Amino acid sequence: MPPVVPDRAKIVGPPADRWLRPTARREMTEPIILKLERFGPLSDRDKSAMLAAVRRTREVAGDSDIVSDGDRPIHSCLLTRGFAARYKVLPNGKRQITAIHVAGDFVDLHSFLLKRMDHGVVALTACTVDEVPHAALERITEALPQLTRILWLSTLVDGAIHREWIVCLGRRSAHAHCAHLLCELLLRLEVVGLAEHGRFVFPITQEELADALGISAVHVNRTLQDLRAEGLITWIGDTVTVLDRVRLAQVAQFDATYLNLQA
Amino acid sequence: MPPVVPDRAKIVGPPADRWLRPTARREMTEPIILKLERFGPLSDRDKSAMLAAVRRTREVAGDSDIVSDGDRPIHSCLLTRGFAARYKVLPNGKRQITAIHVAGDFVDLHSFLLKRMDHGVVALTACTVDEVPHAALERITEALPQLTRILWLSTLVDGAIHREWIVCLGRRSAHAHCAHLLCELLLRLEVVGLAEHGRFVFPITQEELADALGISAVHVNRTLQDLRAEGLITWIGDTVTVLDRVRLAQVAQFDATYLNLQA
DNA sequence: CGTCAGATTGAGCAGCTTCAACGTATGTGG
DNA sequence: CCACATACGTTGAAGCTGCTCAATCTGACG
Repeated sequence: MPPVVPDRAKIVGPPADRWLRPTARREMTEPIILKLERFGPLSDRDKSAMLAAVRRTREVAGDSDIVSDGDRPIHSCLLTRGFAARYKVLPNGKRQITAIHVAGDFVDLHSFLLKRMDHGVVALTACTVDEVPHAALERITEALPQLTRILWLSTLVDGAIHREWIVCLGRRSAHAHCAHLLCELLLRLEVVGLAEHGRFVFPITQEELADALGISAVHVNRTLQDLRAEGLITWIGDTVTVLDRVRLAQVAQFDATYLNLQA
Repeated sequence: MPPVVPDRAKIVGPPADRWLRPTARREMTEPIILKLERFGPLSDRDKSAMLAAVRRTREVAGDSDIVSDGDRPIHSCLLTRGFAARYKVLPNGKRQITAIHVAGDFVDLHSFLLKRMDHGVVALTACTVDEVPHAALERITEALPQLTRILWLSTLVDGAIHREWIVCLGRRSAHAHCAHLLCELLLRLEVVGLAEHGRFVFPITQEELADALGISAVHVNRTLQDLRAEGLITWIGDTVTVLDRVRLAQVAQFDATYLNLQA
C-alpha cells in the first residue's frame, strides 16, 4: 500500500506567478489542505496562498535531520511524504521523541516565530518536505487573517497533542500508553488518507518507539507482545493493523477530543 | 513577601474609549506586557489594544476551576495574580497537570481557536484573571499582525514548555525532574518580577506537585528531602529558596533555551 | 556465507508505588 | 480554652513496573 501522496520531488521551484494563479483541482487534495480544512473554512485565495508559499521541495533520507537543534531556519518544513519526529537529546545521551509527524504536518511551523530551534526534527523514514519561507508566512500574516488563524490553530493542535503525551507519560502504564499512540496515529493517518480499515504503514524501529514512549526498547518489545497476545493489533513488517479498535481505545483510555478533528 | 502585582480586583469594566486611549505608563508594567515584550517589539498601539481587550476582571478562589474541561469559552483568561494549572483527569481518577501558570500567562489563549476545552484549568491559589473576549482577539487578528504574531508566539512557548515536560517525564529521574521544574519556575517568575535572589512564593501541596511531576505524593516528599539534603533548596511554608542555582541546574540538566526569553 | 541491524528472551535489580501509620499545624464548635 | 476534625507532611515496609545487561534469534543484503 504505497502512500497516495503525489510525487512532487521534481518540482524545484514554482512558476513566478503562482501566488495569484487560480488553484488547480489536483492541489486541493494535498495532505496539508485536507488537514487545514478540518480545522476551519479556507477561501480559494487562502488555499492558493498556502500552496504558492512553497519555495522548493526537498528529499530527506531516513535517519537524517530535517532540521537540527540550534538551527535558525529561514523556512518552515511541510512534510508531504514519510514519517518524522521531533526529539531532544540529554547530556547523558538519552533521547526523547516529543512528537511524531505524518504527511500533511508542518514539522517546524513554530520556527517561523521561535527563530531558534530548541530541538531537532529527524526523518524516521525517507521523507519529502516542502519548504515554506518565513517571508512567505510573514506575508500571509499581514494579508490573510483567516489562513493565519488556521495555521496558528494547527500549532495549537500540536500543543494539544503534547498535553496528551504528557498525560500518557505521567499517568498511563506503558501498555496503555503504547495503545494510545497507536489510536492517535490511526486517526491522524485516516485524515490524510494514509490509513484504511485500521491498517497503516509505520516503518519505525522498537528503539525509536521506545524514545517516543519514554521507556526502554526491551520493554517496548514486551508491551507490543502483550497487545498482540490480547488480539488488539498485529504488527507485521512495517504494517500495523488494529484488530479491535474499540477495545484498543478502552485499554488506552483514548478520547479523540484533543485532536480537534470535528469543528 | 506579597506579590507585587497591582490589585485590579475592583476594575469591573474599562472605560469605553480605552481601545484608543494612549496607554498610561503604569499599565506598561502589567505582567502580560512584561512577558510579551520579551518575545518581540510591540508598538504603543499594540500594547494599548492588548490592555484594552480586557472586558472584566474576576476573582477565583483556590481549588476551583477557572475553566472546566469541555467548556466552550467565549473569552480567554489572562492570569494577573496567583498560580493556576492545566490538568486532565483520567477515567480511573488519576490526574495529570500539564502546565503551571504564573501571573502574566494566558491560561487558555488556545480556547480562542480550539473552541472546546480538552482539559480543565484550576486555580492552585486564589487568583485574579482578566477576561479577554474572543471577539476582541478576532479584531486583533484582523487589524494588528504584529500583536497577533506575538500572541501566537506566546502559545508556541507554551508548546515548547510542554515539550520540555515530555522530556522530563520520559527521560529524567524524579530527582532531576523536580529540580528542573524549580529551575523553570524560578526563571519564569523572575521575568514578571515575582522571584528575586532565588526566592519565590509557591503555595502548592505535595499532592499537586505529584500530579505535575507524574509521580506519587510520597515520592515527591522523598525527592524534596533529597534536594534539601543536598543543600540545593529550602522549602519553608510557601517559600522556595534556591540555594545553589548552578548545581540545581546541573542536577536538572536545565537549559533555558526552550523558554525563549532572549530574542 | 558472513555481517549487521533489529527483534526477542531471561535474570537480577532499581526506582517508584501503594498502603498504612503517625506527626504537626490550623481551625472550629462547644 | 479545650476537644476534635481536617489537611498536609513524613516515615516504614512490601511489592510491582520497568530498567539494565547480556545472550540469542531472525531476516536482509553484499
